Amino acid sequence: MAVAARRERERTARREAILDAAQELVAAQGYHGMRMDSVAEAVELSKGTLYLYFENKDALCAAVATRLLDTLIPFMESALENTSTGLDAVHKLFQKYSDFTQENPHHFRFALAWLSEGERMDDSTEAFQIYRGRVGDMLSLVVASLKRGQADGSIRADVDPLPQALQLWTSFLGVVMVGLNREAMAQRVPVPMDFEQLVPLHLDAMVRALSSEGAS
Amino acid sequence: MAVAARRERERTARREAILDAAQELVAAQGYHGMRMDSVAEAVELSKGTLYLYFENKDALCAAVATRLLDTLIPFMESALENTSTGLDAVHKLFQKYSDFTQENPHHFRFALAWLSEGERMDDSTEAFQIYRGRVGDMLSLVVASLKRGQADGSIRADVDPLPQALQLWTSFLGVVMVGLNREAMAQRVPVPMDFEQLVPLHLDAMVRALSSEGAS
DNA sequence: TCGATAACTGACTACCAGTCAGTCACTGAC
DNA sequence: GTCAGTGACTGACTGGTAGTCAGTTATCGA
Repeated sequence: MAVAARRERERTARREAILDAAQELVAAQGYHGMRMDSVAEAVELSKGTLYLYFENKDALCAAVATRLLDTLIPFMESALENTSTGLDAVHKLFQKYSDFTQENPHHFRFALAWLSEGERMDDSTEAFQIYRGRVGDMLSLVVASLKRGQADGSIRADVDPLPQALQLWTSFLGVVMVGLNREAMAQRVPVPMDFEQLVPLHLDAMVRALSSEGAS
Repeated sequence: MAVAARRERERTARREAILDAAQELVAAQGYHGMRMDSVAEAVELSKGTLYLYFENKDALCAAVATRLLDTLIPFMESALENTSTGLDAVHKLFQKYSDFTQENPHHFRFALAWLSEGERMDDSTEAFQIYRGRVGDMLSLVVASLKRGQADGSIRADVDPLPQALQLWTSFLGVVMVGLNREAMAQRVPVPMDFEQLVPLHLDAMVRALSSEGAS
């Protein structure tokens, strides 16, 4: 009996070790650059063993991303303290989100890959269901702040919180996607541009769009 | 002499045939799903021959995307007719862009792949330089309309046209990225949502943010 | 002591972008 | 007419990577 418990602990520890290695490699090489062989080597296991812990590469990455979202969500929640209005809260939530993507660009790239080329990613695994749930939790923070803003009058009354939260999130994704690759983007986009400005500019636009002041 | 001219014509025709095949396959299978072997088979050439016309897969895809942008730009320009104000023009430009992505989702996926995982894409080829130029032309339309809007008073005077055009474009990319995969997204994003609403909602937010009415 | 079980291994398959030595067909000079 | 030169084309091959699976090893309980 105690044996089973110990085995369970060992299994969990090994799983965490794999996640640590995968996370580090994704951080260094990006989602596509991360190789299952490299993960195996890093944890001193054979590649086959990885597949005893994760169904496939995508599931492993989803598990890494889930662990990161477990950090992001409390981080975003901390932004809600000392907010004067719901509108202010929305602004600060996304500010935190932006900070997080700067610290964890690899996580963001994974999320993007999932959203943009999802057809090629196997999201039928349990790991993905859990990940999906976390994304929902994150979006709920935005929805709640939008409602709060409508209650305190800082956000237009005709805003529909759920669709608007998705609009905020998805548009933000696009901006951060480009801002994240700003070094490469400077050569890539054929216009002179300081990409540092982009996120603040977008947040400002979002606040203006939501604000009850000057509403039609 | 005439031989050289004929050879040149034949070469161009073959190049176009390859582009046609590649475009169709990218449309059907997506950027990642398109196989160089499939393109070769479709044009009844060996794979090696493709590499006499295009440096690599990415360059071929960039050439496909360039051809599509050659269609998009006049299409967007046509939106400028019968626009009452610069603000209205910006709105209609993006509306056309949205329409185009619905018709040519594959092109958009390629652009996304380029922007989001650009490190892994070889964008040093000539085909990419040309593509970059087209993206710049497209953005110029937005910049010009923003300036027009400031001149006619429909857009806030404190908007900096070039950064704002990038903010509009990049945020739009995020929204369209999600909207494009709305079938998959319905299961993927853990909230009930009619993704058809998303683009109009975003355009509305952008117009509100740019509008000189109610400006602080 | 030994059969059962879980954990692990690594050589293997399948797949795909890109390469290159060699073939083929046409051309123009002689 | 011949034949060397040239450009177009070929397809078997390389290299790299995700995922598989038959077999090995270690540990456990009876």
